[in-house]
Amino acid sequence: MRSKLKDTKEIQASITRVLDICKLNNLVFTEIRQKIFEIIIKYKKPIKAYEILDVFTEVTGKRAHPPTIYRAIDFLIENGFIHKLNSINSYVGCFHPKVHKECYFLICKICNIYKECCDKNLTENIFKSANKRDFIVSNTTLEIEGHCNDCIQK
Amino acid sequence: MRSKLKDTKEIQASITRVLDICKLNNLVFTEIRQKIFEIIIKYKKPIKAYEILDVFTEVTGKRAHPPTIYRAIDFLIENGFIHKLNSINSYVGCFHPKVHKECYFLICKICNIYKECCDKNLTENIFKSANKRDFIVSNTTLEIEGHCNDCIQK
DNA sequence: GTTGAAATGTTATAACATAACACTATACTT
DNA sequence: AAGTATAGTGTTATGTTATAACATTTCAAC
Repeated sequence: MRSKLKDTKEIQASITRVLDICKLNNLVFTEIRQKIFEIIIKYKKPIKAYEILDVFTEVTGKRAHPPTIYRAIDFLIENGFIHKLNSINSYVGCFHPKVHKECYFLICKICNIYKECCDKNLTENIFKSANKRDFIVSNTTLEIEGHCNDCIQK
Repeated sequence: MRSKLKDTKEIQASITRVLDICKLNNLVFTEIRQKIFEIIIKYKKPIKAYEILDVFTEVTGKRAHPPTIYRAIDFLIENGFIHKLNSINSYVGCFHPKVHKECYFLICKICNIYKECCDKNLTENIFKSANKRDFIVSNTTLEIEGHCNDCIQK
């Protein structure tokens, strides 16, 4: 199970960044929250809540219950550290928290890898299109399923 | 419960249109599928699967089980007659099946009313943005939560 | 009329998520 | 330092959403 967790400089940077944001904003980044954030961000793919539960139980040795996971998830989403992909009931770490409010996701149907993307232009278009219809946007979900380049090649 | 179902010319037109599409394409639009389609499209708001189940049981007098509903939902989504709103696990009728593949949704957090929108420009942008990243789009989910004009006024 | 495929009926259970309440830790007050 | 309020966690139970698996029916095509 542990092998499913990757650990790169980028990931370490993300963790550091989140720690900083928490300090700066007086957010309580408890051990549980940190552990769960790490599991999500180190996982190679979008991870499901009960998968987090299993990994958490495994790496900490403590048997965890669903509310433990979901509470941490709530905290992490609220503060922009992770995202939920509604179309596949899974969670992914955010690689640029606080830089933007909105990003979108490419989800490969074959390999399940995802990419988190920012396209300022696109986001602006979405807002404009909604505003034209007298609608005030509070949050958006843009999830794109399809095939990534690697899987097309094969 | 029945009072939650509206019936307008627009809805009747939708039903007729779907019937035509089915005839044209040799799709079997059984009574169950038709009834469930009607429930979804006549409902004033996005409807949940188990709400469909209740309404179906009520209006037909037959006790239905979840698979009955989900099978019909699958059929209706496959053929573009309804959409699933992943962010709220609910279903809505499609008012322009076969006209487009992609549309997006405005969902009001206060009144739960939704609007199905087409913005060719926006759709194109999404495709372009994904293609730029070497990604072949098969389907997209764009759901925008916020406040509709009526609810802002209040 | 037989056959085969699609649709439906039925039971059970899987997968995803939260309510409710008890307990603990922390940090803030006086 | 004791009191107390708040946020966080532990735990049990249950609510909600969706599907697996297999039996039965329907109906068109041969």
